[in-house]
Amino acid sequence: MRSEVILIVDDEFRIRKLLRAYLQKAGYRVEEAADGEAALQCIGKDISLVILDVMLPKLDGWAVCREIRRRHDMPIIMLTARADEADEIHGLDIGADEYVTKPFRPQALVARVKALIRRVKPVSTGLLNFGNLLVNDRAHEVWLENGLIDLSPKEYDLLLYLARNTGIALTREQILNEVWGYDYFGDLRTVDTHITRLRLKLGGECKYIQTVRGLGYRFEGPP
Amino acid sequence: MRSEVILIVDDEFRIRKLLRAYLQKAGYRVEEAADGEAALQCIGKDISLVILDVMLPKLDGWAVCREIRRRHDMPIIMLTARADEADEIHGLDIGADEYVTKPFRPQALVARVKALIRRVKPVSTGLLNFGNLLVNDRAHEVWLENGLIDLSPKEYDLLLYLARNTGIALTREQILNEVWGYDYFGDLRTVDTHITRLRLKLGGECKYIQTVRGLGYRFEGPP
DNA sequence: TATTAATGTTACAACTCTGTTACAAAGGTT
DNA sequence: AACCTTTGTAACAGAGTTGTAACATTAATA
Repeated sequence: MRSEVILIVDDEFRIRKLLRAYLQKAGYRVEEAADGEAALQCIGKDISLVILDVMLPKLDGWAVCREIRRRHDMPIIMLTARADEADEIHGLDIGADEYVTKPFRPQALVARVKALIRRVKPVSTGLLNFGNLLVNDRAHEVWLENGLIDLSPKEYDLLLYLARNTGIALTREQILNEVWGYDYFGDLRTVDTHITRLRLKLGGECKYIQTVRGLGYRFEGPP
Repeated sequence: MRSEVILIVDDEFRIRKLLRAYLQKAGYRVEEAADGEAALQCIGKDISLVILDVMLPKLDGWAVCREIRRRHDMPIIMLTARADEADEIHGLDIGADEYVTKPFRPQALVARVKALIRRVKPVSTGLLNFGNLLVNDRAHEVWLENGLIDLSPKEYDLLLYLARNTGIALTREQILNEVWGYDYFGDLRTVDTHITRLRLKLGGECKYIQTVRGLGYRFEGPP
């Protein structure tokens, strides 16, 4: 069993069933979504590649593709009903990696999935995903509950450092050294203030940033 | 498949074959060496544990063991042909972790391999495991019976110091020096108070922290 | 058993640590 | 220049922590 999860987005049950069968035979795990909104809700999960039909209820494939692209660097294969529709999409340059025209041979689709996964895998995505929190360092963006949040430069650097050391208790000194730089000699309590501001922006209870009394702070992903 | 690699050093092909079969069945990967020099050349590779015969061509097992010890902190199980040879080695205190006398039951050897791997592995990860008690120093967390317990900074430092010196009787002075710092000059009985508080949080009988009357305290793992 | 020494336990006041807010300086933008 | 955002420090309150002393209990010794 491979570790990659493929998300199939199609409103036709028979198509999903067909694709699931072929992909699972090839060793992939499969998630399904029947409409555009369901698809976007799956993106928070650990998905490696998306197969996306253009014709979808609620939110069409183009919109879903754009939305995914804004937040993730994830391979997308779009399924189009007719060849001329595919051309149109090419022209729009939505950002999908492949376009496949229905009807298609499942084996051919699986081959493209393999190729895309192989190509993408070695690349470090620069994405840190924690439940409803996403730190996209490539884009320098932080998403919370599917909404972009606005952080000051220091807040961003601090969050990035914490998130990159998930589960590790860090002293104020470590944090100051890594985020402010080794040549910075300021008050240790400065860290506290920034932690407070970060917690505020990360919302209510903020389960992510834990206090380690007598030591410093620790970032925790979801359980 | 486990990730640990076991190195078997023995000049008898049949012994290597036998051990390989049992260890692979237990999920370990196996490397082989037929003489002492070949053994030392394998040490550069990512080996987790060595099973080492005493009688070897080119460089005998004792020399190999010493050489490994000079460079690595790696579990070593020595195989000796007769019991009296084993005694001799015990006396020499070469530094092996276990001595097994031929002929041996392969299952017993595999059990020792498992035990040693389990014991050594957490050290590198900052984890101290004692039955139902786990001290995770990276996260600065203490788990008891699968539940997180809340310790004050001093309690944590004290527990960590004790746990890192499992089985060793420590005087109040030693504890004060190591946990409170060499520049601290307070009442020795302060240690007692903190021990009490720790025992309370570690639950009822608290078999972990033993009193050594007239001396101090000793941390004990499970039997 | 009586005595003594050592350890366990509890209470509490002093202290430390953290969250928070306020504020002024610094830096950038219009 | 006026404005806004960001940033570091200081101050304060409240919660949590800590060391000591006093008393209780246990173990060793005579």
